Amino acid sequence: MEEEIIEIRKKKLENWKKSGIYPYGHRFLPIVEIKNIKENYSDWEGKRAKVAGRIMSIREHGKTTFMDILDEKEKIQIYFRKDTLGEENYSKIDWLDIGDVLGVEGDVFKTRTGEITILVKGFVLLSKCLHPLPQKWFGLKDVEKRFRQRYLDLIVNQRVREIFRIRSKTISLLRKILEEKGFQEVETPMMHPIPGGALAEPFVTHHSALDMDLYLRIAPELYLKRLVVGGLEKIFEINRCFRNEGVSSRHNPEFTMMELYWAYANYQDLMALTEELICRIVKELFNTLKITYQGKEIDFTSPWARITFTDAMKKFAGIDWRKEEEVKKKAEEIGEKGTYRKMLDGIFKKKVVPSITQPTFIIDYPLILSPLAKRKEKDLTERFQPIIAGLEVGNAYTELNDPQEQKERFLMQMEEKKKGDKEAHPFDEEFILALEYGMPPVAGLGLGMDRLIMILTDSPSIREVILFPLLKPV
RNA sequence: GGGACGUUAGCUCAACUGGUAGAGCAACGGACUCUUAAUCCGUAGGUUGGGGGUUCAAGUCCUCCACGUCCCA
Repeated sequence: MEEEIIEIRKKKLENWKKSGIYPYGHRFLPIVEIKNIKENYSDWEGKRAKVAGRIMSIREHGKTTFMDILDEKEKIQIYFRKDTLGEENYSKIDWLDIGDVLGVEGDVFKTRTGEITILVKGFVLLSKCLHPLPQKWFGLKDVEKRFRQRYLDLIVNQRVREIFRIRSKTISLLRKILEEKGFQEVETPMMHPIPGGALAEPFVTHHSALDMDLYLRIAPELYLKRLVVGGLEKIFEINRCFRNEGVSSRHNPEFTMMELYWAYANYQDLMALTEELICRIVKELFNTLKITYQGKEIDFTSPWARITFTDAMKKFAGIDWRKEEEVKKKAEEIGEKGTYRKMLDGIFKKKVVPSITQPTFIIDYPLILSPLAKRKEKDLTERFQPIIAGLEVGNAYTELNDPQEQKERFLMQMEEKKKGDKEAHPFDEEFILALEYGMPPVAGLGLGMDRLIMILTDSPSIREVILFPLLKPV
């Protein structure tokens, strides 16, 4: 039983203390990365190396012992000999367990079988592990445990470390490229008195001292546009947004979004930019533009396909979205209820988006779905969404900068709200005020970082790319 | 919110139509000075997610609950 194992390990902990060694160590620097030793063996052969990591396996062999220790990136074998360490030191190996964090100093060599190994000259316990570790051979598969105790997942499943390295690199590359193009990173409020910038239900919170309700932001859009009014021409923000919707393999209530605004540009410019950003990231990460997602090849090579919303609805849902009877009929067929806006949105998300695998821009969305986008024709806007592998990875448009028209659009949304659409966009007086001061023509892009990273890491669920996805407490 | 499926040793998994809960690894004791899924000998490990019920007998059937996965609204 686990409790018995813990008791035994605690006893070993006591043994360390009794022998005068505190089993939770302190500074152990400088150390060398195990990867460095492995990759540059010829430089290290016969030399003294100091490394630290977690014990992943122990193989006792009479008066010698082999262990594997794992640092952030790599594993290395270490070799204890009774004759090199002496009776007393060697006997302390008995108080080590799989899972302990160990500091080691010794000489680098290769075993008969060619394994790069450190012959231990001295070792120090840096932290005791009191619980049995999941078996490395089988890994940890229990999804619930993996997410609740993500540290175990990270210790045992090296692929998980890799996924989050790719996540980190993706965001840092994006930041680097945007900065290189002259975009400035800004931060805008996460707590909004009026939740705007997207069509979604917000989380509500409360400020005690001011006794006011606030909403966790569903998008930074309206604040970023205020900055454009203020004269900032190329800005971006990478941060969390929150939407009060169900969780699924594509939705987590908090997720990371990149939004950028580029003054004097339009949505055509943004399509080119989106393509460039994503292609450069893919190329930089994998040195190719073709990757596999869930068994399907995704080819990012430019130019990406473009299809209008109208054509896409015709092609994949078989309807003319302007004909209310057709929309109603289709909505009923797929079980989508609610207002006209809601039905349109539902049909698009269920029939069109999942049908598209290769990187594609869907362009020119209905006005009713896009309350903040500039009008293209009477009922269409200059808007596009990049769709990849059946996932909406972003949203972009030429921004509506006419305060009078924005006001009318908000009023349209109010009508939707009255009809029971919880996701309708609220009226934001202060945003209108900002527009009245004159917002330069500007185009804005939002990229869902989690979904993009799902595709880049071949992850079937958004939870695989978020370190601590939301789970109900047990 | 609804449906289907899942939850068995620390981990990964078995256990036929209800009939003594098992294996591998991990752990513990012993042997072994180049092993690497080390090997060999031996030992221990369980309120089968939780509550209630049916039955001579429940991991297995019924019911409620919790959590998760997938699908749907």
